[in-house]
Amino acid sequence: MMDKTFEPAAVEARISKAWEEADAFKAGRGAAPGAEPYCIVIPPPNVTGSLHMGHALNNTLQDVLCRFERLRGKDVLWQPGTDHAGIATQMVVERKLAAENKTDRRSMGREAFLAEVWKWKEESGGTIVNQLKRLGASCDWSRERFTMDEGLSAAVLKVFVGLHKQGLIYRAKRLVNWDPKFQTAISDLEVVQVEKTGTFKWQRGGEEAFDAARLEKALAKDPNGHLYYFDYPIEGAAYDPENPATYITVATTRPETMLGDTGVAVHPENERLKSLIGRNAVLPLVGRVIPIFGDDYADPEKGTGAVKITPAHDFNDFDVGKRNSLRVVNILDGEARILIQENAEFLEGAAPEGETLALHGLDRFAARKAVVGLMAARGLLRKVEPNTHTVPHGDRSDVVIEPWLTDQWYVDVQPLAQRALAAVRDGKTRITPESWTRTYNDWLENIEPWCVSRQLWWGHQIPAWYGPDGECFVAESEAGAQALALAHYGDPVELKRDEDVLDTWFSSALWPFSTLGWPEETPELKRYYPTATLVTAFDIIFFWVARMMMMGLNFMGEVPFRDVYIHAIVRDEKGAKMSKSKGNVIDPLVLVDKYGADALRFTLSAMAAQGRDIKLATSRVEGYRNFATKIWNAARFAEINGCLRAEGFDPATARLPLNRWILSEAARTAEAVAAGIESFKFNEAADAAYRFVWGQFCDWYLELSKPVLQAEELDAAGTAARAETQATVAHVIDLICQLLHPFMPFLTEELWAQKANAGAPRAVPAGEAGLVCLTRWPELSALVDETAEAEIGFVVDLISDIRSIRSETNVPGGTQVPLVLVKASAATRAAVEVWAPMIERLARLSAIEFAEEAPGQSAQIIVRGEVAALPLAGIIDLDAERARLTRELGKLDQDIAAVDRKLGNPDFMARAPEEIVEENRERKAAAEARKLKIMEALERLR
RNA sequence: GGGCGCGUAGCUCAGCGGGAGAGCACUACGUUGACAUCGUAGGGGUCACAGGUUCGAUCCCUGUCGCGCCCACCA
Repeated sequence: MMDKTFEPAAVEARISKAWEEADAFKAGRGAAPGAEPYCIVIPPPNVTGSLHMGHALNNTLQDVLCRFERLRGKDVLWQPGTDHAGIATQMVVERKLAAENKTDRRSMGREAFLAEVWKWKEESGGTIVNQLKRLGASCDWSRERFTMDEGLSAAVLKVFVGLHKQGLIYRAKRLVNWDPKFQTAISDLEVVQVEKTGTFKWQRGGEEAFDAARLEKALAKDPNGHLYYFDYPIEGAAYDPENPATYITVATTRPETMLGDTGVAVHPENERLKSLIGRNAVLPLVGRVIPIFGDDYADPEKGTGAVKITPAHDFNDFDVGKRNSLRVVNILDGEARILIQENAEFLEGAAPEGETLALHGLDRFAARKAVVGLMAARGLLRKVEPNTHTVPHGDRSDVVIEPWLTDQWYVDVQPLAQRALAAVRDGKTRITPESWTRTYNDWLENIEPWCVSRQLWWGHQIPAWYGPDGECFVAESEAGAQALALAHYGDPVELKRDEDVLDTWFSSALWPFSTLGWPEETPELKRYYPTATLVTAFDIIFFWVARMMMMGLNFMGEVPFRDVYIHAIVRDEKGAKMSKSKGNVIDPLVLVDKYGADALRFTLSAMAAQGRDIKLATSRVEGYRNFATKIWNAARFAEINGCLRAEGFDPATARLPLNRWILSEAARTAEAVAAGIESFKFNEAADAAYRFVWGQFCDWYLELSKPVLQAEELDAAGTAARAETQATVAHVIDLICQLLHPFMPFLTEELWAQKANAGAPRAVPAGEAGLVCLTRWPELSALVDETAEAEIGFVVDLISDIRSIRSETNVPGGTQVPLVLVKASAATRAAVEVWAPMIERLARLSAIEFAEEAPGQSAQIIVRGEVAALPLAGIIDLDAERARLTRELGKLDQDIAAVDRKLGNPDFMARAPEEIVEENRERKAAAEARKLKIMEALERLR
């Protein structure tokens, strides 16, 4: 006897174990020889992370695809693994060390720190994998990989050296996005722009004097968001604020960078200022003499028309400085503190005042305040105004990024990008929804060199070694580098390895082939590359998708995947992106515990419409938990009513229209589910399955089958009908297990197991483990039967209409009334006689009779052209009934008039497609026929 | 400054050139019945607004308003 409800917690654990013991998800498991390969590589979650809603959605959709394709007989490999997540993981471990009052990373040293990280990885690395298993992810867990495992590290070395040999990887001294908190370079993609607006406003010569305390208060809220105007005196002229020939005014949002100014740019055509070109300014506070020069960069319309140039601390200024041969004066250390004393390049040619030298060691924001104060004290601060502008922040650190001059490794991605663009343009990889193609193209078309070195310890150390003179040797091993060095120097020398590690996304970019064994030529690599589908969220199209395309094409000579499906992002209730740093993550495991993994999976699938973000409503999860219960109880019903699989039962030979009908609907549903999944319309697939199971199978089929299944006495025909119905119920429940399996793997697997011995053995593939996940997707198209659909359709409509009229006329639910069919056609009469027990039961009728005239005082309904009367003398209000019919008549008249307008419109008749015209004709005919019947019914009530 | 998306029932969302849909919520009735995690019936929407294209527009085009996101070096 089955339990009364489906208990996900107990079942999920048991089923997971069964899958594991059966090796159910091993690559190619159960696939016929020669089966088409189907591979998905998982977007590797952070190894020390835990499952969030985005993972739940992402992996549910992948699992739906994998389970579906497995059912369809493909050779499926869902390749799992985790990412070492350089910055994120190093950050977590550093924080952990601090919390435990252990020595920090730097005093601990690289080796000891890495040991700590590995320890942490071993401790917490299994969490996310176990959570994925709880979700039901059918990965081939025996093939789990990690971006820093031996094989993948070998792939990273090989790719780095390969790109270097291609001349696509190089070391250069440039401005980079420097994160002062983590003290590492980061790539453009890891910088997020944050809009800032200040509040402080002041003008020289205005009503009040400059109040440093008030500015300080404003900056305490946010140091950003102001524009400051400074006067720089012209060399050799006595500064006079009333005389524009004695100074040049510049505007800046970053006052402290003035310490590094090495020029002032003016547009060559600037009528107001061009006379100053060729003169020099004396940089206040510093005493550096800097040229005023002409450059197009200075827009006469912006700011003051003159731009202070700080080549060492601004990307634009760096370029301007380069083409105008300006000095590059760095004024910040790695933690973004002011660096003045013992700073030779700063002091050279400058005569800084003592107060300026005292800025040394100040944090950049403290220095900003101090510089403004000093400038104000000297009467050189002209104006401060609130200014809305974007400020770059580190996506992990959330601190303001500094452009900083350092040596870093870059990948020249431009040639690779061209191939990645071409592959999508030529359809070798399709992006769904297609609109993301534009985003992909725009980025690749404007791609900048990728800064791949990081001043971190956790990651793949860069395979580059330096000789005593700084000469660099890139090789996969130190021995290799030694060999190169020997060839270069002629003598053995001591080499020192580059201390930096690679951007995490460098190894992620290799994921589709590195996990399959590359650079070894493994059978898996040969069989599963290119992979079939990549399922991911749009926020990593650049970080990951585009880079996999580039690396795959470069090293495999072939795209990494045929399809990219971009799904929505699950947002928090305010519509904000969920992120660990914001702490607004909803834990999907909580929902799994409460409602079951199947309910969560079904919810996410049903909400995964293309092109829209998901704001999760838990009421939906609850609703689909109820759906699971509903299915469970349908299976209990089958058990109670002896619905066992029959030996040799062939659904194609079922005789009863009721059975033929549900099989027909099942066939249409299988088609709809398959079509939905194939086109990545997961919501349509889930919807089709839902409507079939609840709306057709439970609501109608099981209800209509009760008279047959539960009759007290049966003749020979009745016995045969019951046997066929029992067999059909059992068969359809098996089908439901298969159709729903991709979405609700636990429930369907459990039901499949519970029903294993319910009657004759199933026709499952030989030698299988008795698991529904290893069966074959049913081929049902031959079962579509429009005749049965029409017949049952009539019965369903009749019952529905009787129920409506009973309800509308307030017939008490318990009251049984007779039904009279008026002038029924012979066919209807025959059908109704067959269906009488079911109609009587579901519509609560005492009897069904046939007559040539409707009895007096009856409510009358028209069902598919047939007139049915409910004699309700004494029960119904005849006036109300007349009013009801009159209302319906009015509505029909409106409909007819609307259709008439169309049919009477020559343009419509001439231009609308024939089938639409025909449809309208039929609609009019049907409405007029119905109108006639209603009028007759009204006549009878007179 | 560019680009993308969204405004449909009280809420969360489907649909998207030919008569407005789902789940939840709501109202009424119903429980020795597979299921109250249920059943039956019902109420509820000028499909943001304004133009245009079309025989026909919630759906296509343009614009406006509102919301969100992505990209960008604006002093």
